[in-house]
Amino acid sequence: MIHAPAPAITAADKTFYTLRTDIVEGRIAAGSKLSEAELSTKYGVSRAVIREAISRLVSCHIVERKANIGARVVALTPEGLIELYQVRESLEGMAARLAAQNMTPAQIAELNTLLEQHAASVKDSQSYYQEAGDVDFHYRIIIGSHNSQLITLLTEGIYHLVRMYRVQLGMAGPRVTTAFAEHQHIAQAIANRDAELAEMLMRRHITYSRQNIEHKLHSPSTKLTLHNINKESL
Amino acid sequence: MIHAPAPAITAADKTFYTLRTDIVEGRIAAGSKLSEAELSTKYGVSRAVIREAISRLVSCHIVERKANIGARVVALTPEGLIELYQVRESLEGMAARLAAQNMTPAQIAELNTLLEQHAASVKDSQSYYQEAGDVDFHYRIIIGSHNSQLITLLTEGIYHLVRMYRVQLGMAGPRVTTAFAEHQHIAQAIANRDAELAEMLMRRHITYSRQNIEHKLHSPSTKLTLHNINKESL
DNA sequence: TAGGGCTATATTGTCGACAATGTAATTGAA
DNA sequence: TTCAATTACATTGTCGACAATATAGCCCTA
Repeated sequence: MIHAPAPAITAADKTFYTLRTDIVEGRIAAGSKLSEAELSTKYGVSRAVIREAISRLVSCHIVERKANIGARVVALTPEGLIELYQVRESLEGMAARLAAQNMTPAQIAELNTLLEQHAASVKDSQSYYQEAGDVDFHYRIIIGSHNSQLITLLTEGIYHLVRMYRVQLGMAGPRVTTAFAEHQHIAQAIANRDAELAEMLMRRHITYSRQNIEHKLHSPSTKLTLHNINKESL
Repeated sequence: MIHAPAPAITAADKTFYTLRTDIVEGRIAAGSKLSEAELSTKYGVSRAVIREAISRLVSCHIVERKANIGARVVALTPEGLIELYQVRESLEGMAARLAAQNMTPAQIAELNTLLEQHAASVKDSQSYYQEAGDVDFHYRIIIGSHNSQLITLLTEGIYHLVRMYRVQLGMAGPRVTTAFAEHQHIAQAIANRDAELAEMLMRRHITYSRQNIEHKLHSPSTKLTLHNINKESL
């Protein structure tokens, strides 16, 4: 495989990864302010390193910064989620199209192997494998596009934001077997080198997923959750 | 209008904008190394400011950086151009779709006004208005999508790279009247609130544009140009 | 002469201090 | 009491110096 996540070399690298994880997993609250001095002592590095890490988080759209005022973790809003999924639909649709054109036979075989493993998991209804499995599937198609722009935008930008919403809204849940069937159809289209169809199926797949989340979002329980998150913003 | 380009406040802001322009316009060669010390003296600011500016260029995909080694301006390659246009097709297609859904009547009116001005220009064949006019048209549709993720990705990321290719390959040229007719059809679809069609037309429009550039790229004269650019990489 | 290891040099990464800006508290006057 | 101005404080932006890493040149050996 051509692609591998860049290893952490400098202190700024490590701090960046640590901070990103802490934010995505919610240990640092959405909407909260990032004080450079505070983080500096907390992570035991100089402010320069923190600033570098924050800058990178800004370029991931996970953090927003205003000159002379400071940086804040982005707020999780229904509108933001929808915008994110619209971009995802667009880019991953293209990724599927390109994957159908460019994936090597070996990559296609690996993709099918992955799906077989998932099939077994779904039977046993190991709901854990779900999340990771879903990410795995999408990841392989993104890589399979062989378009480095696309790969970077998705794996280093959008996906962490998506995960942030998922984790903090507790979207581990349903759509298990349904989504699996959709995955199979997409993989089939790719194996057939049907770019047109692969794109269309992927776009639908993501649209469904979005609607599913929107549904959860409008139900009273999670609405409360989101409200609570935003209250920590001060 | 909701959107305005962020003004330069800090020294790092100004340096970032200056550097970006210098790179896009080719005053700093594609593929060349960016020495922090050198730029520091050249622009009369500290290395910290230069580092900050370079970091932002990295997040625009205009510059690549390796740990402990340094930063280089990206190389302009045929493959890179194609990848860029594939992403553009995907994102601007989605932008057109969303614009058809979300543009305000006022924005649609402004878009039509713009096209009328272009119509006049095309008659007089003022080829200058071309470049800027084309950018203007696309820019308004992007803004009209009312999707901030999309807006940021395109206007702060991809568009500067596109312009870099255009400027340095000397793509001011043709496709004048043809492209104008395509613009009119897209605007029409948006005015009709036909999201499906708007997306399709925009994607075709960009595909044509890509093919046009690819054609230029494979012709002997420009191929030489690109080769020369890459020779300055050392 | 070719190759490997060592030294010297240049470049990037990190740090602490200072300057500039924004924010909150305090004081004074109407 | 309320509002405005001013002062004091906290936070971010910028700087120069030092540490860590990579590159180039040199010497030595086979």
